[in-house]
Amino acid sequence: MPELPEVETIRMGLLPRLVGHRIEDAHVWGTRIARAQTGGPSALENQIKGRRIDALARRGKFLWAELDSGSALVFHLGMSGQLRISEGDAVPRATHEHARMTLDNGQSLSFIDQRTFGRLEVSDYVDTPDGQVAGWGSERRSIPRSAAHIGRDPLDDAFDAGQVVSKIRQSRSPIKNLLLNQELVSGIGNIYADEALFAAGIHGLRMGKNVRRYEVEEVLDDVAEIMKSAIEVGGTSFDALYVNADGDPGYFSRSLAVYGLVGEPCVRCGTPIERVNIQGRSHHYCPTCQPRSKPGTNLRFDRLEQA
DNA sequence: CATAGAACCTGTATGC
DNA sequence: TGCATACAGGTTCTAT
Repeated sequence: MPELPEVETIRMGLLPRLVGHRIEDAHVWGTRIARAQTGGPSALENQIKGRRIDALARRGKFLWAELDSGSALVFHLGMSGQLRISEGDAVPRATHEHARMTLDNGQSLSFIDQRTFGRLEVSDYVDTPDGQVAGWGSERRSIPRSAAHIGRDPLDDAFDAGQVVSKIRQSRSPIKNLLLNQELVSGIGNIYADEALFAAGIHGLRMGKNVRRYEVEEVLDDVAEIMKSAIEVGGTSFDALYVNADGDPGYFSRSLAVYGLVGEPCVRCGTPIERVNIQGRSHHYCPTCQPRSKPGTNLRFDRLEQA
């Protein structure tokens, strides 16, 4: 569920509570959320207990705490994961609470996840191939091994848009899927992919190689701008499943143009928004503003552009 | 290799 | 009211 803006909102909320503090105790109840951890929940507990958190960093939807042991505690929230701060350790275990850490400042950090697609893992580091810092909040030129397979996100200073554009234009997959492919460009999920495709006037089913270079550049610019705006208002909440570290929702849903708005009039032209399934995920789009064909090959679209 | 589809979970909304 | 189906902010494994 959380995409880059939501994960970044959580990171900012956690920053002053975690960085510089020591994890005094840790409990990992969930087996499934520790599935990537060699040795399972108990190994996870042992490797974080007593460690100080030196930094809290993010690339795409991956978040990690840099520990004084020389390893990283990596979080991925999946579809329904939450990281919540509470006062003290006396609070009873919440529904779907799979892990809790108590800190030397008297606060607790809980990992709560209804669907358990999220995970926790202690990982070592590998050098970044480009020699740049790993992502926001990190000063290291190395990234946790378990997050090293994803590409840089559009808000990263070292994001190479030209390379992403080239790769997208070599693929026969629908552009919507390419935007969701975290190895190509990370941080984009179903909401922001659809919003950016609408902003750029591109139908999500168009094959990557059939999208013009300037259009791909446009959609990458748009997704970065939309994500920045979303971060400013704390991300997108539809319900209690996404909240920040203090349990508060974000307000970007008020700014959405297409996501979840099937049947509503397009904000640009009034045509009802439609939805189509693209490889198992819903794609929301305006059939008028986002034609299926390339610019220059569709008379109706060209007339609209000239108007 | 690139691409498509299934699998992994729990909960809610909708229709019959 | 019960039951069946569809769908949900994601990733990863398997099959072609």
